[in-house]
Amino acid sequence: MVVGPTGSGKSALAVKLATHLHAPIISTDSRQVFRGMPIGTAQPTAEEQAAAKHYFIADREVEDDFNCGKYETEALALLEELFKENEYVVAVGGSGLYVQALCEGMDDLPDADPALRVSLKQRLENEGLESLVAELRTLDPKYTEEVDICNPARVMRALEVCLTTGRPYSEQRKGVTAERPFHIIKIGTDMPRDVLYDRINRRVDMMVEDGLETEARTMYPKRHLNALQTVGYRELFEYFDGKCSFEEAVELVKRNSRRYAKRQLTWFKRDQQTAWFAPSDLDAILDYIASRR
RNA sequence: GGUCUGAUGGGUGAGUGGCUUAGCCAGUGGUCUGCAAAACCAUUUACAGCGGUUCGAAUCCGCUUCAGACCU
Repeated sequence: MVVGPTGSGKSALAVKLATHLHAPIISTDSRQVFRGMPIGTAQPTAEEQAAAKHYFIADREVEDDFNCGKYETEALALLEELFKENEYVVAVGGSGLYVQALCEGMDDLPDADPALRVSLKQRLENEGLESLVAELRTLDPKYTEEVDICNPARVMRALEVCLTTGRPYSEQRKGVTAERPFHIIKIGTDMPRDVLYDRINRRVDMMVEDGLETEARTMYPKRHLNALQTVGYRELFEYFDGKCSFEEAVELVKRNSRRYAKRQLTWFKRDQQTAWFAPSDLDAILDYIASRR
């Protein structure tokens, strides 16, 4: 399992590891799964995909529902197949929650009911967050104490679970780490912050050169889909709407990519099982894997 | 050489004697169980230098340094 912030060289490292270990690659990325956005989500290049078999890359449409729960189910089924023929499988991706779903598993909670979600969103707009918090307090006082009640997304999700199951959310949150039928070695790629940010900035420039604007323009009619709530697209949509200049949009893509990288680091650094390496230090990483097998 | 204007935290930019720190941005730290590249929380005491006036100076006065404008 290779984790790390965006732009830290995970994909390239994964291909090297896959080559050395004769392993296929399974992506743990919430956005690279979609077709039509190869540039903005920095999907593996054609050469990289030729060098190793990749899964969960551009294998569904942006209209398709996808989330960490579905990912867990699909990925586990795929891994069962892959481990029949491979000693190793390389997982790589920057979506912390998806990594957690794959490695630790999710509790058995219901998917979102789209209609309920829409109505909760409307209530949020009309009645305000306080109203939702008040209802959650009656349905699940325990969780209301724990949850960040300033965060609409969390409050709405908790309400959603309470309302669809008829039981308190906190009762169903087990937080138990699932047993997996395979051994997981977690490797993190990192580098000094200023170097990382410089790489991110330059990568955004390269995306622009490679045609990010055209790609975003194609996706513009679908901008309200969750798959397009993505750094690199949202900012360009603002430009298409005339809210800012192209140059400003590109600067925002860089800034938001840096912030995303920072959030990824806070998430991944928390996992004590992850060993951190410079992405170029392949020998040390292979030694580490050999020592942990 | 002279006159005038200005010098505020990483950037921008308000503040004209006390009423803790303007604000914004960048940055930084954090939260995280089905929208997660999402959503959210927290956060940085600076007033060019030296001296003076004052109970008290970023704010008033003087000198110095620097920058800009104008004059000769």
